Amino acid sequence: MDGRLARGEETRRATLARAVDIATVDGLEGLTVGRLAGELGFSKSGVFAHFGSKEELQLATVEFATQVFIDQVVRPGLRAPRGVPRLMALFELWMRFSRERVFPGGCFFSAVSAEFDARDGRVRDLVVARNRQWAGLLVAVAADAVADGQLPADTDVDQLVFEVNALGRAANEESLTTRDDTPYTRAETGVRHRLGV
Amino acid sequence: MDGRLARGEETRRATLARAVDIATVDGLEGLTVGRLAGELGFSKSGVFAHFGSKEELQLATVEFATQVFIDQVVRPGLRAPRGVPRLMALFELWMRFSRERVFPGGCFFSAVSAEFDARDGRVRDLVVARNRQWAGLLVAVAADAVADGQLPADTDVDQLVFEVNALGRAANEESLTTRDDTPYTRAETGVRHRLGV
DNA sequence: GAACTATTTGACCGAACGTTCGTATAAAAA
DNA sequence: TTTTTATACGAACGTTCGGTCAAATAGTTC
Repeated sequence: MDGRLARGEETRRATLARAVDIATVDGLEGLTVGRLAGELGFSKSGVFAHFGSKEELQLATVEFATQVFIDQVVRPGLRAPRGVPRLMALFELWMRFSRERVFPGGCFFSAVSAEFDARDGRVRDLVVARNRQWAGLLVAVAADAVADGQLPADTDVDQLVFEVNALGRAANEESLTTRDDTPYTRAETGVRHRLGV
Repeated sequence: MDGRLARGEETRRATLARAVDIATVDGLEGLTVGRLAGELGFSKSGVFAHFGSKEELQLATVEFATQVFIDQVVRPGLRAPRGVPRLMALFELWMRFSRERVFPGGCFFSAVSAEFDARDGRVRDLVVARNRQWAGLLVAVAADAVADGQLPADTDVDQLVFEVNALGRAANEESLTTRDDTPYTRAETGVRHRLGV
């Protein structure tokens, strides 16, 4: 075990990186094996062999996006002081993640959960679970803020997190339709107002 | 010209009604001519002939959904007294429209704008235009509320409408993932808080 | 260098895709 | 009644879909 990736693992990683990019723009259904292979310069069967089925490719893509989100948003956000500062850090890192177009279609989970919201199956279940994890994290951080007296004792943290999430998602989506940055300003204004900072 | 629809217009209407249902669940790309024909008991070419291309079918589907939205949300909402009551009526009718699953996948425009947000083309342009019209309507109604002194004179109506829209969309999307009604309660709580009612 | 395993390829499958075409049928117009 | 027009059909087009498989290529181990 040296530091380098095994040969197959390397192409798998490159494949998923491209898959995430495609999925944020054209959805996890618009993500096709043939297109993926074409853009990567691989053969269709070569790409396919790494996953075994389209559904497994979709699931792996979701998990890959999850890791990127954890690396770029969750982990650095958790380094901020607990309570309101941590909540604000998580929100701002999320918005930066969307605004800087780490993925060309903005936030992966906004795009994909809207796509699979009304369906059934393993992909939907995974996306819903990841969304729940994110909301759960925000609720825990908000609860800390209440416990520490940074937010009023009667704060409804579920309501607060619902609103924070709503503003963040709306900023992501509206920035894609309007093609400018003002929605991010609006979302931050709304969240700051809600947190009293 | 008697009251009845021409024969072709009738099937066109039935086709679009089904198309909207499909699109809210599987998107405007998941909407295929073959599937549409199968579910309606028509031939593929018979359905296709009404639209001439897939893109035209998608555009017609968006316009059909627009009409339903106008009939069920906009028109009755505008009958409420101007200002805050009208804004609240529009919001609540929108939420009822989503909650009662007039379309099986909830709000058509939430689903479809998320799908086409990051793309190019005529369908995206039309969806964006319809979203703008809706936001513009809300802004005008909110401006009335400010002018009538129902909202503070320094109210940022664009900010207000951004937040109302964010909460409404989040309620629609989250009710689809959680599969219960509590998101609608949260959205209404948030909006009422913002409007001071 | 041989043997073995991991990786990638290219040729192929049946099904579904959007689309075109010629034709049948039924209502409306002449 | 004849002619025209609107409407729907069935068969087929080329393409792409997800998926399979044996053969070739590369890397590693002996």
